[in-house]
Amino acid sequence: MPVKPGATIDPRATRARVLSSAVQLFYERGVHTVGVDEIAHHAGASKLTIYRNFGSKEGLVEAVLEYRSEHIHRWLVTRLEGVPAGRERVLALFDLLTRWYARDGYCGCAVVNAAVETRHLDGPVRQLPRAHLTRYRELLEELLAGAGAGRPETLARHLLILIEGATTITAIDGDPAAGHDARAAAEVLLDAACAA
Amino acid sequence: MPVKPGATIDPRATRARVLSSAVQLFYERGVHTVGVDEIAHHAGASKLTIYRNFGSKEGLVEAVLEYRSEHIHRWLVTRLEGVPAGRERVLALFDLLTRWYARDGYCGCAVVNAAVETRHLDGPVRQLPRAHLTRYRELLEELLAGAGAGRPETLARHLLILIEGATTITAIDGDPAAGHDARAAAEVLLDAACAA
DNA sequence: ACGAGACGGTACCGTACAGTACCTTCTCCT
DNA sequence: AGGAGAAGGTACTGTACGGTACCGTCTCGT
Repeated sequence: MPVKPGATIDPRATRARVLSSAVQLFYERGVHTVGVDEIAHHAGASKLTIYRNFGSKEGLVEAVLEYRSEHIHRWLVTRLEGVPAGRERVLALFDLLTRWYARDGYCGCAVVNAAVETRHLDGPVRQLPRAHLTRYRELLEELLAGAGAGRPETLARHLLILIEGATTITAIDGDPAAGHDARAAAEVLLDAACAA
Repeated sequence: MPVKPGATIDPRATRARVLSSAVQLFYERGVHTVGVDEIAHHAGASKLTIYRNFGSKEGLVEAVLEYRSEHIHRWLVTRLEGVPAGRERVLALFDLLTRWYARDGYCGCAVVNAAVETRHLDGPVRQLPRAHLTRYRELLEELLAGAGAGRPETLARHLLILIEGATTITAIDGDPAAGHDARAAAEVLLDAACAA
């Protein structure tokens, strides 16, 4: 059964299937411990299809990071739209993160993990995480400007440190308490920035 | 030349040489991308010596993590002894970290990196990083109790989040600014805890 | 209806890895 | 003096990986 008997051929769907499998497997077990064969098998695709679509394993990793970074950002923005702008919206971000930490199978941020797993300094696998952090900081800055905090770009950097710290710590000790801690610390920083 | 011509045989020195090479190579390039052969060659040892001393590659990784965790902890304690106890000593910790971030070849905390690289949930490669964080938190708690901060165990968790966040962010974007940011945020949290 | 393109399956290549076996040489301790 | 132990060198096994080649089959546009 070469092509998959009853389904219409759709290059974009095939690509998406491979990408989705790669996202899941890379996240669960790491970029270096998952082989292309396994991704192909998991996606019900052939290796050749992967190489036709992504060029190389590194190309696939790159696509996964792009996808995840975009997905996370859109997820946050969408969810925060339902919360009144201001201080409340900033704290809602931390609540979202805390809920994420409690999800089954949580093991950190895929983008950051991939950066840590790949020491190689050049290449998109290192540049994309940098861009990811930058975009994250810009989102925080917007939220903080909406909350009327003083020096929003400084506070944004501080809050991002809290976020990444809680993300990493929760991934290591498995206890989502760090989410609540990060939120509490963020409140203190917010209070100080609004009082000044 | 089987044993190394002019040197006295010292099992502990050989073990230390292997361990030192493993520490360096694992840190530079990651646990999964460095092979046992390369470590043996770098240490001027044979693979068999490695397996005699550490049992397996995982055993070597475990020994490396233990060594690094211990080393980091002792380094911090020793350096902080020279600083007067209290608020100043807490902030001195952040100064030490900032200096560490600026060091050439810095790419995060070896213990945390290994935990991130190894998703496998059981095994010492995951337990040791957990213990590492716990010990870190206890150290912070001591420092904070010495500074007369209210709720030192809560504040210790908050400061650890800042530390790990700055450690990760610096490893990704290469800019040691996160160290200064973490220190500034810690000051705010300290002020709030001492005022309360 | 027919060719082009997308696709899966299988097999393959070269390399690299973790781990083991065997032998030789050196240094200690008794 | 001589054995025990520590060590390095070489070679090996089995496996797994990234990547490629080839073939047969399916669907779609024209």
